[in-house]
Amino acid sequence: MPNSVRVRFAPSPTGPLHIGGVRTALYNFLLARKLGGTFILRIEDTDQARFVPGAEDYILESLAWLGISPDEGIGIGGPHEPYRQSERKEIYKSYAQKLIESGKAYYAFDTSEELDAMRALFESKGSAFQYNAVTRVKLRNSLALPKKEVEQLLANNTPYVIRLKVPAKGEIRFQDVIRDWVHVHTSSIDDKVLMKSDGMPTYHLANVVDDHIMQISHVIRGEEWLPSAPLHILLYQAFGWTPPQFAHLPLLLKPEGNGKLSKRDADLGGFPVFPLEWKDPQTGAISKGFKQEGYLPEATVNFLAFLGWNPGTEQELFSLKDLIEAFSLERINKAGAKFDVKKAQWFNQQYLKQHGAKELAATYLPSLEAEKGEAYVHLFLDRITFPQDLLSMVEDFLAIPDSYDADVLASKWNSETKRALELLLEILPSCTSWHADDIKQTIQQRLETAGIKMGKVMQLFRVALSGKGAGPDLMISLELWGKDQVLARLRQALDKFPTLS
RNA sequence: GGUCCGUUCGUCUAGGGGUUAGGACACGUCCCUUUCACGGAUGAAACACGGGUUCGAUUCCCGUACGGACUACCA
Repeated sequence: MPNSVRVRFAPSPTGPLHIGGVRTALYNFLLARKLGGTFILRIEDTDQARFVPGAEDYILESLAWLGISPDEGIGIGGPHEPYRQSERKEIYKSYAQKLIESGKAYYAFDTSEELDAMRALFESKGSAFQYNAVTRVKLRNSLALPKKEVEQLLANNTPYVIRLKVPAKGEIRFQDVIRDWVHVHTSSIDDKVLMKSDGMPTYHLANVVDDHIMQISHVIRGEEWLPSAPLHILLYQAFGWTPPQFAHLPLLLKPEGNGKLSKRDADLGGFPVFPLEWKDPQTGAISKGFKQEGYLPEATVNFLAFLGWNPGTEQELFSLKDLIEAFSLERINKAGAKFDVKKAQWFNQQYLKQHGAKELAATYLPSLEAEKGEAYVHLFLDRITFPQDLLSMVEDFLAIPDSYDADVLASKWNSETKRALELLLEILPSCTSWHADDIKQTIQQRLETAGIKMGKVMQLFRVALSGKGAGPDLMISLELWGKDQVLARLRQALDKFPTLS
């Protein structure tokens, strides 16, 4: 099956997985599932300096939480092990060597300091330094130095890097699935480092070699990679390989203003940009996670999927299964999408309501007996965004009021309503059945007999019992509080309400 | 600075040479409700600008503006 779809998500373990990365993983996963292909998880840990312990597990856990499960790679295994690039060091080395032998790449001995100095020099002259066809002849590399000297340097174990010999002239073109044809002149590409002096490959080499070896059919990645895509094409050409299809995804933008969504925006806006909570092992700083903030995985997936893609229909709610069904690369947008917390919350509400009261009660109100818990869920489900709101609502509901809504008091508290509340205090104990419907009937009848309109006193009654001018169904509230509690609260209110002159 | 990419309501977006430019979030109003929320209805709200091409351009082309990404021995 040489034409089968094989896609990969290839994050580097440098910290918590950014939500934009999660979306990239999602799209890769969706395409694979849609087309019956394989979704591979590969870890790009070729930067030893930026390695962060725990980051790889974090990636695994995040994907698992959202149901984006790889078919092959880290944590699963597969025909192309290992899937951690640091463990594939020798492979890249041999491929780099091939490029040296075929004259497509060369050794460069310039130190970082020398290059920094060179950049500073060019900058002072108002131009930008590029390691390319015109400058490389004057630099310390195997193309410019006499052969003997190069051999000497290598024999002395002088640190070196391997650079790609980018042709001076030519045009690179490739057809991006999302952006169509992209053209770039080789003159604007510099001789990128392929192998670093520590023996590790750079992203560019490792990614091309692995994608080829692992027979990746579609490279779906963020737009930030678009500028280096021509370089990758050049690499495929240097190896004589057929490049995969490229699809460069639009960026996730910050909610206010412009620019890439960053952790800073999250902290400022009080919303998460990471799937799971993350504690920085160095500083101990905690970054919020969607999960811990109360976002459901289905909501997170649905919200994320719609940032840059849409089905072309008016349906908004999509399960992972629905997404697989509807997904196509062609319907991905070109322009960046701003992250809208409000929309994310709306999705969460929608999915929250889809969960059964029994399940929500058991999960989020575990300290309550099942029947009671479910009753509370029914009472509050329409007014919460996050499941943990349930608990705070219940706590609030159960708390005896210590203050009363001043506005309602000012407009509704008078001798007539006072009489009504006192009457209620008399009526309530006579309720033989303490169920919402029966209580309502009793109250209705007795107030009517006394010539008092329900509408005139009910809000005040609510304030008397809860302290608040608004809230869930009052009769069901009464039932849940219980008769004794209601009477106690009513007495307290009558006692604490301001004296009428 | 250079290279590349982008631009439809405030936001996510549909659409695409002739449409009352559609939906969703948020917002306003109304209905439901003793209240709030939910729900329902409804309203306000957009084709960045300038040139072409065309009978006709928001749609195609070219510029301009604006925005963004990239520009490391990071990914």
